[in-house]
Amino acid sequence: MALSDRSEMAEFATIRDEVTALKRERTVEAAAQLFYDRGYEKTTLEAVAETMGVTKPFIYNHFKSKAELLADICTRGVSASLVAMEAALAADVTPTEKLRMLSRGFLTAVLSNQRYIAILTREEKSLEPADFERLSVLRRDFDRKLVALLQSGADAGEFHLNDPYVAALSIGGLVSWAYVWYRPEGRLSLEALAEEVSSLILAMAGVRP
Amino acid sequence: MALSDRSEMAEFATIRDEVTALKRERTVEAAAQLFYDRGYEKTTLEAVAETMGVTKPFIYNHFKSKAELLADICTRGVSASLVAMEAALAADVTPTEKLRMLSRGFLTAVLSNQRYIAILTREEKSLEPADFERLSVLRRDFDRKLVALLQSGADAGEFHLNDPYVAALSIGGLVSWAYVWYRPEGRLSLEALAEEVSSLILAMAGVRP
DNA sequence: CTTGCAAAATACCCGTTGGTATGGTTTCTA
DNA sequence: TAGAAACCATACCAACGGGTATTTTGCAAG
Repeated sequence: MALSDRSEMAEFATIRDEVTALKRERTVEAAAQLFYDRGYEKTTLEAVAETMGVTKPFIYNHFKSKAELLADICTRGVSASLVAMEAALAADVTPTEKLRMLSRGFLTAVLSNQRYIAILTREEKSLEPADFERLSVLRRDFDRKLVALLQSGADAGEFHLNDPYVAALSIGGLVSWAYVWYRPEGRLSLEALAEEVSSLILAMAGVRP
Repeated sequence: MALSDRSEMAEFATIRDEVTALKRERTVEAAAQLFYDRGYEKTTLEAVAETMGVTKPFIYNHFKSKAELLADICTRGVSASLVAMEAALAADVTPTEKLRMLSRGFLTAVLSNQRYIAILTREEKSLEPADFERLSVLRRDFDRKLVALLQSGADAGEFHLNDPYVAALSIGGLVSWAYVWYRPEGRLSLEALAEEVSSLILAMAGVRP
């Protein structure tokens, strides 16, 4: 009976967890939209609740504080970028092709998480110190891996770079900043932009055409 | 006597204006440091006053509101960038050399106004709408001029670019983002960094070595 | 020394907002 | 169907901070 109870509880708990996850997700989306439009400090939790048709205690049932909501939002952009990095590094291709994959995937990650990236960039001072530190580690990890990729391409004679560190930071900045100017309804599709930007980055790395 | 009074008054007023300007300058510096370290909304005017050894009404004697202080700070970064742009465009050299001058000058402007640029990027949502619009116009002006420069270099056969618009936004982002990672005490001097970054940008523009 | 004025300090106001105690309501278990 | 437990809304609080009215200080002129 204890076992039966546990399995029933587990199944029930799973459904409940899914509901909880859905509520968290909707809350994060609503908050991200407002944080993006108005800024974190200028957005009240009542405003977030209002756009969802609920009230403040609803949010506090799923997040222990406003800062935890922010941390959840900020984590998404960094994670998406790291996924793109891992995908590129895992491919069994030349450094040139890895850099091309990374450029496309990284830009796509940034632009399809535009709000989250913008909020991370603007509001990092409002993160709890522990969250800030955790995200900083992820960002440094990304930069380290990009430097290593550039170095391997230079060693292979495919890239021509004086300083892989500065090049890595430059590439990171070029792509990260895209959240500032990108408009989904703009002239170029996300795919066309990714193609264009990746060719700029390859040129910057000194890949001979 | 009326004339004598006026000249005396004028001279006196000049000195008073200088004193006033000095007080404004010190206030802006103190505020910028705190806005940069803690964020705009998390910084109280009392904290700003305290670092200057004065009290809140001192600030209100020279600025009508906290937002005016922010606008003053934000204007500095943009202005410095535009000065670098004008200097490069005014030179009587090839587009390649103009782009090199611009890259160096722009990066130098961003990094020697690091705090102001960071605050502009992070806190633009806290600007008064009129100030926000004014600064947006300046930024668009910068981008337009950069596109024109890239186009002229492509027309002259010096640059090899598919899309000068995307290239301009990429260059703008690459340099603007440098406020994130630059540390004055870092490995490279500002001059060495400017040299390195400008060569990356020229490579990106497709300048043949 | 006195007078007058500008500028800064003290003390204060009040709207806002993150967070919470309590009470009703729904939902799932037995 | 009874009952309980999770959940959410109403109502509330307390702190904080931008901005201001009033008092004090310091300085220059007569």
